[in-house]
Amino acid sequence: MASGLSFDSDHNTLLFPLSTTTAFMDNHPPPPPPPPTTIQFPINLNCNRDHHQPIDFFASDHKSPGVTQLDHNINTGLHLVTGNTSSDQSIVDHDDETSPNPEDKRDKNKLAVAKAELGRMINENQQLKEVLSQVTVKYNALQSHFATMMQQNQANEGGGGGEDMIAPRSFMDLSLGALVEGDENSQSSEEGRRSDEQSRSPEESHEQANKVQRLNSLKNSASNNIDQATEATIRKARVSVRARSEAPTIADGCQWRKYGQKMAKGNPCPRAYYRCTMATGCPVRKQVQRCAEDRTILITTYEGNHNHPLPPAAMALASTTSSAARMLLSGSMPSADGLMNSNFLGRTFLSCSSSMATISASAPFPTVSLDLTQTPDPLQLQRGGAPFQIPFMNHQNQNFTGQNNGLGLYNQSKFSGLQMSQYLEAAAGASASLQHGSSPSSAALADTVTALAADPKFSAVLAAAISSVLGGGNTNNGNSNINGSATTTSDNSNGNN
DNA sequence: CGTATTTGACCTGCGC
DNA sequence: GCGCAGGTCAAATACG
Repeated sequence: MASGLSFDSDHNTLLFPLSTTTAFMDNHPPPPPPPPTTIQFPINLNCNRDHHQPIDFFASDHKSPGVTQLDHNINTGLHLVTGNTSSDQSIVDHDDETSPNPEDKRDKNKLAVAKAELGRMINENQQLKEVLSQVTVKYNALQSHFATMMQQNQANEGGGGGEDMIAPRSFMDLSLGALVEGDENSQSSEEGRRSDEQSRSPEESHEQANKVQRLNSLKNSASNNIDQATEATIRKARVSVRARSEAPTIADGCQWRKYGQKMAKGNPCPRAYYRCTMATGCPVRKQVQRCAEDRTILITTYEGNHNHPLPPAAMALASTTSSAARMLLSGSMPSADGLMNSNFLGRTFLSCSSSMATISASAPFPTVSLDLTQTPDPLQLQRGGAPFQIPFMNHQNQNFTGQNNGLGLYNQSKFSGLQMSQYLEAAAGASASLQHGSSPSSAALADTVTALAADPKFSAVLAAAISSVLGGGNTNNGNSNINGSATTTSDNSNGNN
């Protein structure tokens, strides 16, 4: 039998990579089932015991000669040697027995095993990539499905008012890369989603298909309550970000292609038009223009929802865009040009003396403005003060109307108030340094703000904080309970309010 | 040579 | 209906 050949002392070294690989595979999703091995591990164990000193299973030095024995024994003990290795093993062992030159045969055997091992590792890598991709897809799908179902439950409990019906769509927009685009994009996105569903394994596809059917029916019922005009307005909702930057654009995590430039009235600086190129057909566009009063300030206006997965930084802005749309289109929106209502976001953000936030419905399109160029009051940033006092600006009519953002309600669980505080304290630190004369140059603050604005993590945290506050502020729909792990930032925010 | 940018023309909506 | 302004298209051009 070939197993007898494995007694050769060289065999131990040959098995070493095999045990490593099989152990690795054991920690990952299952590879294709290997053919049964013909190697009997107990024989190897006996071999080691017969020809070597006692094995130290707790040896820490894995480079020592005894390690080979250790790994060999571990391998056999776990019965993890795979079939393709057995074939290699058989050849190797046979060669070892018949080789006139043990040295050459040993090298050849090592080379052959290494090649086989490399090939198998490549396969494993590909398999793992596929598994990871599938897990990611399923996670995103389940995330949105769960939230949608929760929203549906709330809608059923609350009578399915207009605001309640908007929220689920908001979530779908953001969590699935803005599947709901309003017009033609909506359909194409849904088709793309179905395509994704079909690309899964049969059992997964069947299960997911059932979910999709149920959820589509839910979403369709919700969609019936939103007329086309509202959809068009949602699509047109914008988010304007002001930040000091010398760069032509701010780093927002997306890829953009410039498609036009115009001289806007009342501003000597041209306005550049960009569209998202991260996915074909993505409807998101942005306008970039420098402020007429301060040309170091870059005003970036985003419009639309992405129809593709987003990196965290881009997700932040997408979230804010959708949040703006929903807020401005909520039932309290007709109070345009009025003062802030009891919305938590307004009470919280606008409690900043610097007042750096605006959501305006009086503009041609509803617009949320985030001003990262102003310095928040460090006193307001201290712990114990109002949470999430994000620097916002107020350059247009104040029209805060609360409508939460479904995704934010979920994502808020991923970000802590501490995270936001860290960023805010960074900005506050820069502000303090300026106020104390340690760095009189405004460039210091500008650099800080620019760096924060360009930091994907900051963008994500910012969006999460916004979403958190938005979600926490609307207590009517009860979305604050959508998080499984309830004690999240939003809860804390609400509590502090 | 493929891709991104520039830029003038064109389209659309709105106010008069 | 006309003019204006914002927004988009697409050919020309620049760039790597």
